[in-house]
Amino acid sequence: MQDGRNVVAGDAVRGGIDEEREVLRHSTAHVLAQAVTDLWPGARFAIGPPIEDGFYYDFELPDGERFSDDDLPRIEARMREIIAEDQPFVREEHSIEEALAIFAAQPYKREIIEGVGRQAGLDEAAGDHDGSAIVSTYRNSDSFVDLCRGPHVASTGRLGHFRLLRVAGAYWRGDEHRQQLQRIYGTAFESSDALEAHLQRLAEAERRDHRRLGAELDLFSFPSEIGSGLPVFHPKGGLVVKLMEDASRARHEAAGYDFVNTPHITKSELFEISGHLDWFAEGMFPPMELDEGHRYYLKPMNCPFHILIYRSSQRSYRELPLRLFEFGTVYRYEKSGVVHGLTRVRGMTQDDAHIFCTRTQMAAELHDILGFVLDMLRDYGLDDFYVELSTRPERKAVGTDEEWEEATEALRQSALGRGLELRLDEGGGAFYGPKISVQARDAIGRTWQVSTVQLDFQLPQRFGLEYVGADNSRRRPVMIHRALFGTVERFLAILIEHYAGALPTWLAPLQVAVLPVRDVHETYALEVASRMRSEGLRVEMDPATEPLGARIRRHKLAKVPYIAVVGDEDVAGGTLGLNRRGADKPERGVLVDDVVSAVRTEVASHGSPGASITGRP
RNA sequence: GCCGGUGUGGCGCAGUCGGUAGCGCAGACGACUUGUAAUCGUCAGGUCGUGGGUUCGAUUCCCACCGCCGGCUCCA
Repeated sequence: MQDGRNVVAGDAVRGGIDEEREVLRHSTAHVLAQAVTDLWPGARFAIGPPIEDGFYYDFELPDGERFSDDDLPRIEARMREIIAEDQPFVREEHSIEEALAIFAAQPYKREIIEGVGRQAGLDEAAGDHDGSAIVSTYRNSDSFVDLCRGPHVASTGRLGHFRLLRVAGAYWRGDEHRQQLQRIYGTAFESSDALEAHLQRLAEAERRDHRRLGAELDLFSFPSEIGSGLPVFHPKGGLVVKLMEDASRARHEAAGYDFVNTPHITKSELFEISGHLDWFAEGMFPPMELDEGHRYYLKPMNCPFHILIYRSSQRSYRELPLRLFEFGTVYRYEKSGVVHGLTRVRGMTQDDAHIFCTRTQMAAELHDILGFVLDMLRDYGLDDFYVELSTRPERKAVGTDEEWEEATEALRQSALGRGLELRLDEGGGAFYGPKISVQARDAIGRTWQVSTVQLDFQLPQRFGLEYVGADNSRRRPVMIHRALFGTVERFLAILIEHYAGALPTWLAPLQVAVLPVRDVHETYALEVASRMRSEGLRVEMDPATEPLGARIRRHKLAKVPYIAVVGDEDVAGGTLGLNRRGADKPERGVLVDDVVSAVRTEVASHGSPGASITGRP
């Protein structure tokens, strides 16, 4: 798989209310700029657009001064004064020359104005403009005017339900070689209720943060002695990973994949042939010098290894499609500032497969892969998807037009054939082939890029892959890269956030905790636990060394699906008291067998503790 | 990599305007024997991220590096 990870995408749904919000957010951004220029005379301001959940504005303070988070309350206070003054947003129009004069002290604004002027010149040359370039400004006081296309609210008094959130660095025009500005992020809504609701959503996302839950649930950690972006999985996290991998292997076996294994390091030669050293070198760890100057690299991708397995013998069309699967651990040198929890790491394990097939098999294979992907994602409670189709990049691309057309069409048909919403990512493909990526929405509506399926025209050619066709001629196979989890690490992070740490029963490290009320019940508790264990449940007995309430609390915090309590009544009746995760009240007098069958049912269906076992309230 | 912030016992935090540190949880031990979200007590645990520098003296000030957090860039 070329790449299985990506950043969180926002929800892109837009409606009428969003247009209103854009206007008020944009207007609030103007007020922010005004407040900053009031507090730091001479501050330069760059751009301040509305964004998904709010707005930002980029600044450069005079004399190299910098904002810190502590400045936000002051700025907010000044913004509230401006809002209280109810200043009108007055639109004015100016020629390019006038505008350049107005913004004489604002180099970023001048650059934008000059850009508008240049574009107008081009349009004129193209004949679709009269050449009289005009820019608009919005003035809301004698001292503050901003270059802006608009529209804006009528006056600052219409604003007010906003919050400044953080200060961050940002490059001018997004170019890392240019001036780095400081960006202030904020959010704004039409009512305090809507603002509060949004702040609640932010708090909810924070509550679900896998880095925090991972530590609380004792799943994994990032020892600094090992290095940035290099996680270790603790016994509980390791168990969850094992369960995921077991389930994945079972599915792959059923779907006709072959299992392979490849090393973590290789001589440079392999990545010279594959081309990775030409176009991926900066994403790779530097080489180790061994054996008289041979350079060995940690692998950033598995594909070249799988290709060598393909090439290890002469292939017949009868062997195709050949599907080679591996949990392949790869290492990538991510820049220090981008490492993030389990979603952006430097060492990761991909559920990676490479499928070699004929061109005529390609469409059917893609169709099957997509079905395979969706089935697997549904195993993990992800059932709301859309698919992004990334097409040929404009600049460089290998492969013929016909190949691109055929492959892109095959990808499109595979998505449509599954009834999936398709979004086009024009020119977003890799130079070596188009791809589709499956985006899944989680429990709180965020979308994550998970699986990717990618056609590759380059590697079969570079490695000279062939198979012998029915007519005894040598042909080049088509190669499909695909990862379903993407990476195990990242997928686990998504699951933790999706389930807010309350993993479904089949993935829960501990499924049942058995708690004797007093130590005299311990023998019976052990019997219950051992009975459950013999039925394949993951169960532990927690002895009565502390009060029952304390033990219950500990297991509730650990999000254990079932907490069984056994006391006098249960010893007498061969039952237990059951505290199901998510239920407000415990059930008494439950039969052990009923718990066993409930857990087994949930494991089979990949569910979580559901309705009452006994049917009683 | 860049900008800003941050780093105090396993975890969450306090503190020292420069005179080598405290709390809660967790841990160990003891008592308590508990019917559904924290029983009580005792004890132990930190060269205050690392390395330099300033100083009579640095955890506190300065510099560099490392880690982490928020962004930018990147994410083939």
